[in-house]
Amino acid sequence: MPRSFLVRKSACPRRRPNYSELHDSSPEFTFQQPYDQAHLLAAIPPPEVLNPTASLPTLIWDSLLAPQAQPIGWPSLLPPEVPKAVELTSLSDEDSGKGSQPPSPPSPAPSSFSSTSASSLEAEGYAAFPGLGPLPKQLSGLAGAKDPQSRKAFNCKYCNKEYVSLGALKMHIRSHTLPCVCGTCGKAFSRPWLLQGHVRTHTGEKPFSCSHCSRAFADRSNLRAHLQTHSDVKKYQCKTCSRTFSRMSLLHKHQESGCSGGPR
DNA sequence: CTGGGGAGGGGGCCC
DNA sequence: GGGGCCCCCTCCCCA
Repeated sequence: MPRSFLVRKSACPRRRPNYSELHDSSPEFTFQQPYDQAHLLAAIPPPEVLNPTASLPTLIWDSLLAPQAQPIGWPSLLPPEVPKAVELTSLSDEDSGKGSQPPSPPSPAPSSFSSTSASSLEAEGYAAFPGLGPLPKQLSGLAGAKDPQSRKAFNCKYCNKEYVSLGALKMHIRSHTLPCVCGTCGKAFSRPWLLQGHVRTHTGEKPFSCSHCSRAFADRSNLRAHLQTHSDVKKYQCKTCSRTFSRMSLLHKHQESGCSGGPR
């Protein structure tokens, strides 16, 4: 089951934002000195600057989750001590996008969303989060909001995805507004740690080493995937032929190309 | 076609 | 309640 069960996603062609749009963005959102964490700035450009097409849905919601995809037992392959990555928490507050400050207009803090008044939420929330879609009817009227039977729903203005919590929506909106901008190439990211991972592509830093071979990776997830290659029994198994794969995508490919059915 | 690396996104958990 | 971190997943590309 996808971890994103909280969100109803619409079918979209691609997930990636249109980074090319960034090149046209105002210089005030770019930074000149890369590699220094102090410069992993979380610029907060208006969404329309970062991604004028933000209103376009950008997700493909995979309907491909193969019912046969089934993680099998996976003894931990992680080395006893995985090298600690660069201090992910060392971004300065003003730089890291900490606080998930919404992009753009100087406006009331997001905390204003905690207001229990739907009307004030709407008024203040929209100022702080341009990506917020129209308030659901349940929240537009206090009576509806108080109705335990009515499910609160928060819709993203950009893609109309529906979230069950405001926090989830706020996090999602960052994927549209992309407040964290790489000082080297101008790419923008929704979260500071994503930017940090990206910066490693510029620096070549690979803090995650494989304990089984000499390879190192910039990303922990990629190391984890790599560790699968050292395992005889991979994590994902085809129920038809019992063949195992290191990645779900490989299992999908295997099944889509027509599993022969026989064990390998 | 398959396997694997690189890069990135999303949501949950925990502090 | 918010933010950082982690895990899982996907896509692209290449050998």
